Amino acid sequence: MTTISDIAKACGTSKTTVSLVMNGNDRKISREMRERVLETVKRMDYQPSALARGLSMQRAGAIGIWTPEVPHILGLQYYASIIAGIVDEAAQFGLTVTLFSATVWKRNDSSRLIFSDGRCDGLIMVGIPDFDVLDAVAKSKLPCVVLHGGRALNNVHTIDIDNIKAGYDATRYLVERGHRRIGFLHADETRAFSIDRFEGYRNALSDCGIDFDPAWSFVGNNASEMGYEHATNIVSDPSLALTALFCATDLLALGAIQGLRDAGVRVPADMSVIGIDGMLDGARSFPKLTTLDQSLEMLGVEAARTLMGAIENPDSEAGHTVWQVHLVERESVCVRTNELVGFP
Amino acid sequence: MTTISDIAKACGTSKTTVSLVMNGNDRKISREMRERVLETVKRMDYQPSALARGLSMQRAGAIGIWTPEVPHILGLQYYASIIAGIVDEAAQFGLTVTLFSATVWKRNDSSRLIFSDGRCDGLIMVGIPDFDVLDAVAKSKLPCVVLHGGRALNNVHTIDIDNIKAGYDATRYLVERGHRRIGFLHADETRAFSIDRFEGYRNALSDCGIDFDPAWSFVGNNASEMGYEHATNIVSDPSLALTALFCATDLLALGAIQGLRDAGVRVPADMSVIGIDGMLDGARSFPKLTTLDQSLEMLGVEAARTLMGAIENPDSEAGHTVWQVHLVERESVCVRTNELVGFP
DNA sequence: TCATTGTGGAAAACCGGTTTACCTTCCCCC
DNA sequence: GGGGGAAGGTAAACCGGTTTTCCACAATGA
Repeated sequence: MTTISDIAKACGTSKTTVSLVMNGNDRKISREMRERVLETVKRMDYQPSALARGLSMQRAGAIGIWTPEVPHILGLQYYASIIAGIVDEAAQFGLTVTLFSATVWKRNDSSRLIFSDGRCDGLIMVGIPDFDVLDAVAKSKLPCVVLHGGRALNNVHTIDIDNIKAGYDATRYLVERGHRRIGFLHADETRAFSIDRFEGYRNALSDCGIDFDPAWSFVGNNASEMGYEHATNIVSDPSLALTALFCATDLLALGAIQGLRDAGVRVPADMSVIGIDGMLDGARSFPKLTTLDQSLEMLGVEAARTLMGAIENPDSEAGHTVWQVHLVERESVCVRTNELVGFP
Repeated sequence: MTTISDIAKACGTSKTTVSLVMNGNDRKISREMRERVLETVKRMDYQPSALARGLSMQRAGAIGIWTPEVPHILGLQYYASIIAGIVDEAAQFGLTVTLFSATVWKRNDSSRLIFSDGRCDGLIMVGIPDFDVLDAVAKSKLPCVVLHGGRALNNVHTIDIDNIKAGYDATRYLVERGHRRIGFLHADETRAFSIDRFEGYRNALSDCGIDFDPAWSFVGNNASEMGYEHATNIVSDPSLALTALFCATDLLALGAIQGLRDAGVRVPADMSVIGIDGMLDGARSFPKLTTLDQSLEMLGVEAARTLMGAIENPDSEAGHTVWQVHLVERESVCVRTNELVGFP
């Protein structure tokens, strides 16, 4: 491998000079020397060792992404989009991205602290980490950004949407289109984001003078199969008479749409469906899913920027960014014209 | 940060001793010294710097994964499964995984060689690289494993399935269940894997004494939308009278199933569908997709193992592994009993 | 003319590990 | 009593960069 000494020797100069030239340092280097070095670098295909550079500068030039479980998680476009944004933005600044997964973490105790051996300068948690993970991160002193971490985390940077507002807006959107009997599908009734979206839903109903019926809400996990099952059950109970379903996540919504269609229910003519997230799949479903888009790739970009800021400025206080969602009107919600009235 | 010198000092010994203990070296260290060091390491939460270690050992302890385009690619479970397998297996051996994407590569010329700055010890290409990428890799001298690279690559390790055989087996499977008029959906008629699967298809038909009709094959790209469109067209042309569709990929098959169902065609009663790949989605579709499973996660594991072997043994010749697929019988193919006969 | 300042460049220390070479002890055996 | 190992440990070189310190020389100013 070509090293900086090789270049220096080939130029008849010192490592110092080569280093200064390579890093575009403002210390004056004579024009001819600069050109000579640059030419040699190109000719000899020299690329500085990331390891040596990192060791010397105490900066690995890499950031880590932690996910709960790679196998199941990565497969979801939801996470994939975020990661794509991170990789892209990081690359823009010459940083590479290293993947860590909880699966390994759990299996191999010795690898618990693997991300604190200096191989990355900061961490982005995509998906909610357990407490012991956060603990290890805190101990490692690495700057850390938690995505969708909610309100509970105060020692790390967080970026999250306002789930109550999102739930409110989605519900309100349905009501304003004439829907009165609106079901809610929980993603995970023990997790903050789902609870908050539910709270927003109830607030919206209440603001619009609609009495919430406990039979309208359904609990379970965040899987398309769950959405499918709920939808199947819902249509098999005519007494429910729902005209719209607000699903806590797009994944649920996509499953629900399938369930409805398999049961012969037309979407949106017979049943409207709205989700939250903005997964790519939603743009390809039949019908296309109306949703509150989180702009997941941009969220990844924002996460990378936040982390890079925190790396530059390690003593800055942990920030908590509220990420904006916006409504994407597609095909899965219909207007019930005969029910339209104004609301406060 | 705690360094090896801190530990040495705290133990009243030398860096050498600490290093030897940490690496479980067989050079004899007295029992008490070993314990003293280990205790101190634990007490002071010492973790060796990956950078320093890597620099000294000329081994980064990381492998790189290159993908064509992170945004679109990662979202596909197809790639996600492979990557999951790689991450898992690598972690088993203390290696981390770094992500590279062609997107960045194309945008930023200076980052072209980013993976050759010593930050990773080898490369796995998930998805077919362009020639200039392979060129850069060759120049970097990094061990490299190309997944699904086909037969054309001889300077790098490859792992690929026998596409001709897979196409043959899938088709044969349909024929043996009584199907005679079988359509073929190309994933990308310019790419080797699709061409080969097509060749297998035609061989199987020919072996079974079925005359291939050019109208039975459809070209396009590898997207579920494409499968949907093909399916729609196919059912709208009654003269075709196909009873089964062999799709070059699961992604196509999944789209095709949707298209068929939207057109009111029952799967598999009216039209059977088989794919190749073994994407997770296939196990969740309606009906569940019968396919030739590539065991993608295990493929990732195999890729990691191959690469690690190549890293250990850089002078070994490039190997070409033929990866086995196996049939997963699910719900998308029916038996046409009245057509069953024996075949050679 | 002599101190002052600026310019261009090199030597050497340093980052935190691993590894090689070498040095004591101590024991054993002839 | 001395040679030969083995056991246990250390000093120093090295990996390939960055950065601090220092130096030589030319130009400038009083």
